Amino acid sequence: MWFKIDYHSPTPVYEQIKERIKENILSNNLKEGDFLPSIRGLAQDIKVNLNTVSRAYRELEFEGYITAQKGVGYIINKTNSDIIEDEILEDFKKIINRVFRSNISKNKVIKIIDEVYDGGE
Amino acid sequence: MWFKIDYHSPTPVYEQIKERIKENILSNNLKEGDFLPSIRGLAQDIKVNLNTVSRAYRELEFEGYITAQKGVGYIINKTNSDIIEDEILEDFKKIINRVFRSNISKNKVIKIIDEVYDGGE
Amino acid sequence: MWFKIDYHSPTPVYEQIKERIKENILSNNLKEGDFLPSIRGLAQDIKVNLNTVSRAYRELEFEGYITAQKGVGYIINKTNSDIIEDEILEDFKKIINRVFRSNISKNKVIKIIDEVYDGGE
Amino acid sequence: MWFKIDYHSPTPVYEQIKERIKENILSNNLKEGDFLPSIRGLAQDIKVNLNTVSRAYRELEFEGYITAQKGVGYIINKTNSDIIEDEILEDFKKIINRVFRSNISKNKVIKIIDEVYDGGE
DNA sequence: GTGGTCTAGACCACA
DNA sequence: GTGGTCTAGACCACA
Repeated sequence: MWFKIDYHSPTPVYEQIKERIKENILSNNLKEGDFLPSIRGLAQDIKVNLNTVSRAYRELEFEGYITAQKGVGYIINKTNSDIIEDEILEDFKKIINRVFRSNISKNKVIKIIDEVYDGGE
Repeated sequence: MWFKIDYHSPTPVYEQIKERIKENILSNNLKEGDFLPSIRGLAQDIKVNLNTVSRAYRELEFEGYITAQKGVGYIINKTNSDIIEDEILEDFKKIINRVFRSNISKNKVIKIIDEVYDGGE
Repeated sequence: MWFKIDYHSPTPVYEQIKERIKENILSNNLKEGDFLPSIRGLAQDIKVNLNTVSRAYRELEFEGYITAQKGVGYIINKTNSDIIEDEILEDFKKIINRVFRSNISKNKVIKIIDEVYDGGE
Repeated sequence: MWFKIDYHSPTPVYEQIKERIKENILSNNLKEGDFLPSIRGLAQDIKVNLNTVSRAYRELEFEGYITAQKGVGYIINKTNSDIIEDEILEDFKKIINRVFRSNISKNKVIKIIDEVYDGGE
């Protein structure tokens, strides 16, 4: 697993890591029982500090998404997808409201969605 | 002018203020020559410190959207709307990609957009 | 008398007015017994608020350069030019030091001075 | 790095900090890749508030002279010296004109420059 | 340890 | 009344 981090984003890096992992759980890319990459490994991969990954995992554990197994690693729990989905859609609603308030046409919005969902077709 | 600030958002308050004002410019709610609310007035309205509003205005001035007139107030400049629109759509694209990566169905997305754009209809 | 004011300068407008008047005294353009333009007139000329000119005159009076004559106007006093000259040269020294610290060559500096003093020659 | 701040100058302290740093870049005292002193460190050194230094650094970053690295510090960018030089000489021209308008002799001006550039020789 | 944001409050410049 | 600057101090994010 790896993914891109935006180091200049106002969203803290550990938040971005949590988001990516949740997305992978939601898309069933990470399933119950799967191992998360090791803290060290991921930190190296995405070039962030150990503490940053550590914090992301710790919080995911606290929120119930994963479980630490000492000396082994972090394992994906059985999770209620709806909660994650709600979280993401919550963020989506915020920005779609910003777009709406700005008087940007619905057409432009739909076009972008089509591009993302239906690719270059 | 008024708007809501989310004090618990990771987006800094001064950024949120900038966003709201840009939305108002884009939606033509704020037009060339209009006055922005006074720094202290807005600060009181949205219950933040004067310095926070001041920073937002100062940066908007630096970016060319408004002009300070000492002892008078801040005035909206003639601005190129396309730049603001691009900024907002950029943020929109980021999150729609997150939604897509999470395997959330296009239908759900469209439904939300319909709600926002077509209201309670 | 008239002169240009830089409204965007960090130097307050009333300070700029004081500076210009002192320059005119120093260059003997304003002599003992001469009248200063009326507060209203100057304010209109250089497009600033009455209070701003008023403050400049008040401070010049306090510093001994001019005297208010009720119902008549402000009159230039006999003044010790050396004090004004020192003031201006003080400012000059500050900036020449900045230029020096920046490693800008003496030649460039001299060239600018020649241009100002010897005009287009 | 250290330098003196004039707390009674009409030039805001954050502006003075920016000026000093630009001078150091121009004189090659601060080179690409060098670290600026930490915000808190410099604030303590020159006895101003952290926010004042922070604003100076933030603006320098906005203007492209330095780059913030969270948790690390501010780093000098590769910069176009000509722009800084022009800025400083612009200020120089303003005051040399004031000197000229005041009828202060060219000789006096040259003498000051010699002192600054050629030291006690 | 380093940067980033925010508050409460003070004082100044200008209209 | 409106903008501009600064301080002391607090709390957060990241290495």
